[in-house]
Amino acid sequence: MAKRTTTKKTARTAPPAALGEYRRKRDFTKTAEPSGDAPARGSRRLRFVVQKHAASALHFDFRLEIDGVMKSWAVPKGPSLDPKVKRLAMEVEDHPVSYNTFEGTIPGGQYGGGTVMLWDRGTYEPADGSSVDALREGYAAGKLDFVLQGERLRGAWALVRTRKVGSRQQWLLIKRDDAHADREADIVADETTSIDSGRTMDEIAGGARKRAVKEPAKKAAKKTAKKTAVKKVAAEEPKPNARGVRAVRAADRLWKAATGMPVLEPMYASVGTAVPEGDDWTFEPKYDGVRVLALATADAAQLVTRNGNDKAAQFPEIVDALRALARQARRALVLDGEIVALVDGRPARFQALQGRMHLGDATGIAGHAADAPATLVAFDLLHAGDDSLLDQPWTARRARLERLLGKRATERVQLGETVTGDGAAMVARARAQGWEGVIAKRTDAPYTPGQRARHWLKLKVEHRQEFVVGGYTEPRNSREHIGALLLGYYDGDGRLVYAGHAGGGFTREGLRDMARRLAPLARRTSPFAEPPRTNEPAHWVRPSVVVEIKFIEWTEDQRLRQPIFVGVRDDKPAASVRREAESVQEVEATVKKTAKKTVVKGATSNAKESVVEQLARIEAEGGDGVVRLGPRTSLDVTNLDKVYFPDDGITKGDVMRYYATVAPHVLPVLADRPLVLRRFPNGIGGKAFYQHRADNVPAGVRTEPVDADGDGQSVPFLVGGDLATVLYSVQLGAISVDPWHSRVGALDTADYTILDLDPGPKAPFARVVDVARWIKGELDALGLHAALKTSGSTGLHIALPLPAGTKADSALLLAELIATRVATAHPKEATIERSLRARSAGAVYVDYLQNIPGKTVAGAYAVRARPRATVSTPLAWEELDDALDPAAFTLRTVPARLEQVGDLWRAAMRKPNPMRALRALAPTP
DNA sequence: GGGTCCT
DNA sequence: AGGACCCAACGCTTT
DNA sequence: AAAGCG
Repeated sequence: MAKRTTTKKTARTAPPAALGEYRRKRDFTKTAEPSGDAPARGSRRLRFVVQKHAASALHFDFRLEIDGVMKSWAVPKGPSLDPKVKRLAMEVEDHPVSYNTFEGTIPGGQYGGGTVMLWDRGTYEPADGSSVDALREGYAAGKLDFVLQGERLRGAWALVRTRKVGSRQQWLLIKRDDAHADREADIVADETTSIDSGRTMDEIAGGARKRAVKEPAKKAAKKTAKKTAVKKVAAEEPKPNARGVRAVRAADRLWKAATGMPVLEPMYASVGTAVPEGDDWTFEPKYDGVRVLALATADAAQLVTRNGNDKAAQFPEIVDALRALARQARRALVLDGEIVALVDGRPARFQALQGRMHLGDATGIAGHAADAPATLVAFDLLHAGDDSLLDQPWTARRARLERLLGKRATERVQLGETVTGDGAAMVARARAQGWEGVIAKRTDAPYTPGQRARHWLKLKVEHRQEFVVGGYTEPRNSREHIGALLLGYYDGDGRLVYAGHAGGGFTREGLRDMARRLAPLARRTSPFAEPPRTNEPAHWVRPSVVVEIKFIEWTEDQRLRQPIFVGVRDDKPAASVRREAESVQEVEATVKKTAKKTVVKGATSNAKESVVEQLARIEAEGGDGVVRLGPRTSLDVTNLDKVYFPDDGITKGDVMRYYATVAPHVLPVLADRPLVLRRFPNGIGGKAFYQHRADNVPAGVRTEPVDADGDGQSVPFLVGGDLATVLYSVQLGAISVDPWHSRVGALDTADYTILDLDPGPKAPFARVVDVARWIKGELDALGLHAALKTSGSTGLHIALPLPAGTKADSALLLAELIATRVATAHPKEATIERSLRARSAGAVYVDYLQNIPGKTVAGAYAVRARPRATVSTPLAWEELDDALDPAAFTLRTVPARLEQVGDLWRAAMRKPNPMRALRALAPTP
């Protein structure tokens, strides 16, 4: 019976959001409650620093105290290669105690301060309670009154926050590690209940919820552990955004508790072709809403959709009404019904509800519940208390339902209408009232959950009416003559109102015929009162051709939904075409599927067609298709004709073809490297966003789990090396390819270190060239070599290949060292200052910080999201002269250049820099 | 752009 | 097949 | 705590 599998749901809900939640600064900072326990202001002595990257990046703001010995250093502003700082950093890193337990004070001053205590995972074990006890003691002794913000402390770190409410103190442990979520709940429970009784778990949970931090569901479960089964379920009622398996389980339990039955699926109707006759059929409106089984007790209610999801959270007003109903009836109830939105007391269409279906936030839900409350129209009763009515005939169930709801129906829970016998009349009403259709039910049939029985028939009402053709759109690519007809009708004032466009339903001959009809009617201006915006260029015609269109319904914005061309009506004058408020053509079951796939003319895919040729063909044929990349790999691509570079008309297809063309050179640059995507789904003029995680990628596209911050939490990243992967990233809207400096398998090492030379707004490119030359001079003096390329934007990139196994920290350090040297030697022209306002507009920013692990720089041969589709192009050092124009290297020119000059990047990066020269640079501890 | 969850 | 919605980074610095 | 930066 219940065929739903839970495995699917599990998969869907598997990745918990908790980690992400804690990462989000907003979520975390919301927990701050500055009143009452705000630390005293004023400067405090700093006793420790914990910033995960502080040591490696060699940036300290604080003074340090290690093992009681004060080591007071401050990071100088600006160039920070102070040897003292470096030495201290190493001391911290090497110090065995330093990663154990710290205690310290945040520096005071403008932003306040406080005392902190942190654990790493090793000391976080609550086995002996030492950590928690120590914290509690520290707090009690007044040593600890504030907890360090945890954004920087990831993975292994537990974070403890304390606050004071009245005379009581609260402890909240936030664990960033999902594996410990359970323990977190336990600890919170222990702490909160052991300190100063009087405040219960759920009060605290409630307070926490207010802060928008998602609480582990366990907490809620705890408080009701001793209550009845039903009540427990009620307490576990999923959070507004909880879905999937949890909802199913909760609903299942409620169902069982209420009915003792394990089954949880509605009965379905099959499609009916004719209106059945006879007194053993009853007819009900087919409501346009959300089908749910409603499980109600006096304490709780669930609204289970066909997919087994609980929508109780989205429709609190119905839940309340159901609970009241169950209370009055003094029994648990299971109803079958449809959630509909009532407008003026009449069921509105599905769209009115759609916005509520997925809402997660409480205020949004409350707003809807208040402004546009929904109603459950109940049309069947499956269980009442201990009685299962499933086996009873519809008549008996209906009688019971009417007894139950007759006097208790409310605005929120209503009795569905039913008419036994006269189906034709009901269908007529359906047309008149614009229902979606009619459900016919055998009056003697039992309720068979999960089955699409012939006892229930769905009688659809079809909309059909004439419209005037006011124009047509251009066909896309291989389609001939006409894309779609632009349809309208006359309103009361004689204005032609646009109603939508219909492209389906034509045969090829039909299109040609229509084109012939329309050709002599061409006019230059739109005949519509308000010219519609069309996807394709429009051609206007005098409104005289009348066509018959069938469609599903009118959308809310008064357009045709799924309109299909049926035929030309020569018998009707155009001027008489009005909107037929309730379309009433006789139901004809003779609608043949006429929507035709666009026919590809000319080229067909053949085995020898290159990837570039395939892409060109697909783009010409409409933009969507499948690229075959090898005997076993293919990739779905869409919208290849979408313009990504509006000024130059360069399309997504162009970008893909470029990468396919230069694949032999660009793929090695990316091989084995995690990729960071910056996606421009609407071209370079549109909004962009970054993406790291890449799950659910198509076959042939490589991903690898990447533990980006070494905390044991891996996330799948796209990994370069295959053409499929690059093309897929472009398919997603990525334009450049941005590889890590590390390869999977050795993410803590870097293969190269890179300096990004970025001219300030007033710095001419020639100055970038100067800075690059100076750097080249430094490198020569140090016995180092590097590869040079344009950034593809306004600057240059200089990359130093490194010996295998070079630690990322060292790579960063090396870049910092070189950057600092040139910035020190040429302070007017070069700066390493990251803050924009601290940089002079005429200086070149020498950015070495992109060497921090996980950061990226556009790879060699990457197209950049810049006008002209410029390409990050490898250069010979000899090309570095004042006449160099980085804008000359574009998606259009680089392939030819590659032919001419060869792969300069591969040549320059092949040999790593000598270890000797690098060692000579290492700071002396 | 893609997945989900409704129709 | 269509529509609405949601999601798609991060580490570091400065104020 | 919030904003700036790449």
